[in-house]
Amino acid sequence: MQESLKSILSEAGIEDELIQEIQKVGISKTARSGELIITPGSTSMYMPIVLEGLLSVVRQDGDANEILLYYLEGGETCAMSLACCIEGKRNDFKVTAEDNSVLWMIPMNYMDEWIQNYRSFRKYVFSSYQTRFDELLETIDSITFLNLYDRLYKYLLDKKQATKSYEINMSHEQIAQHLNTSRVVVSRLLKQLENEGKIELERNRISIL
Amino acid sequence: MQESLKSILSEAGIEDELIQEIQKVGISKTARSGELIITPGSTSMYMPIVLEGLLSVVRQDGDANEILLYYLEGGETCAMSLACCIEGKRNDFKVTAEDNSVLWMIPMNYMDEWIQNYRSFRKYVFSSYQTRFDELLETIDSITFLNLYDRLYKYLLDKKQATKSYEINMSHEQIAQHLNTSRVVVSRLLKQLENEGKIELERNRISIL
DNA sequence: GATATTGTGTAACATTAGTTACAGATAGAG
DNA sequence: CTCTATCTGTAACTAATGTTACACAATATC
Repeated sequence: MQESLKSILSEAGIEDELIQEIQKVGISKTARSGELIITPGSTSMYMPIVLEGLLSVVRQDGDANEILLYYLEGGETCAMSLACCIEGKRNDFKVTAEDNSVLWMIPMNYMDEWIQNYRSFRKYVFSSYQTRFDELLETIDSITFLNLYDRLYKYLLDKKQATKSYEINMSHEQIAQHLNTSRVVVSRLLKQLENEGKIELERNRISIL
Repeated sequence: MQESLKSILSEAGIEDELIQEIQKVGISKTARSGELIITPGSTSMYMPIVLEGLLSVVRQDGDANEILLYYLEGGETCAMSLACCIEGKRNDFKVTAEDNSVLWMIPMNYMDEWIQNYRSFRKYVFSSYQTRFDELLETIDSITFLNLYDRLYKYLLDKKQATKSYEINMSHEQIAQHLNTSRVVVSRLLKQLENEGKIELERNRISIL
């Protein structure tokens, strides 16, 4: 675990001195697939870095409606937590483990100091921000410019990419929630995708062809 | 003009020394209402700070469809340009003057140095990022969770807020483009808003009541 | 194995949003 | 003032998405 943290940070260009500090003050956290990691309304004291697994970041309105914003894969971090914490604002999204995952939780109070002192860390944080920004824009593109059929297919392809597996183990209901639509609509469109030879459907499993 | 730059930056907590440098290396730029400031596909060499007026930041797909992401008001800056430039990526959005506006254009090559040397500037840039981030999320909320009627009404209220005027001088066609829908649909819903006593319609003008 | 729970397929219908077509109003150019 | 551009209103229709209802299949629980 310490190993994957080290290789991730050093890949990001962070010097050994800071890596050691991050190892010293952070704590590891494991999350089982499906586990809720950050709940809306909370004010997290930690910035999580994904060491292994996959997290989803989901936006909610006040009325149980949801939409997937993006995934966090190995090496990535939740820039929102950071901003949230620096400005002392409450989270208004939820983060869930999509697979069994391992995180490195860094206490927020070190952030400011490291950003100030380490150019490499600054760059890492900036770059994280930018990646998230780009992904939000892509999400907006999908919602705005695609019809639901294309959005759903893109969703499946994105998930395939994120999990590096052509098999997706989710119910139609779960997919519907990520796309903010209803189960019936998802079933209908999935069936259409199957009829067109793009996927194969089983209970709790979709195979991308 | 130098005056408003100075007061904006000093309000943002930036020290006189840096303000003077920003004044020295930047150039002022005026834009008439409706003028295109950043075109998609370009790689800007400048980060614009809005001194006066109002800019709109619009996302486009490859097919002439558009959607408004957010406005930039006095004192705000286009964090995307910054990221765009640091990472040498091309813009994939367009920025337009919504009113007659005055900008201060800072050459990108100073950015890195200032971010490194001035904590206040770092904070300014971070805070800009965060504000944009929040506004993107709000945009996603509107698109995802609101029907078009509510989205349109929110659009009008936001524009009222941004321009500090209860009169909006736009054609239905222009509004339709910002919302990625058609003129006919906008006319229909505006009429409904008028019938419900929320607005008043004239040619090229909408009054918020 | 019987029973309960969850997941999927599908039809019928409702609602929302998009499209086409056209008439008339308003403002600007000459 | 006349002609032209643009803007707005509205009807009629189409397409996309959401909703309700129900049958049946697969899995989990007892």
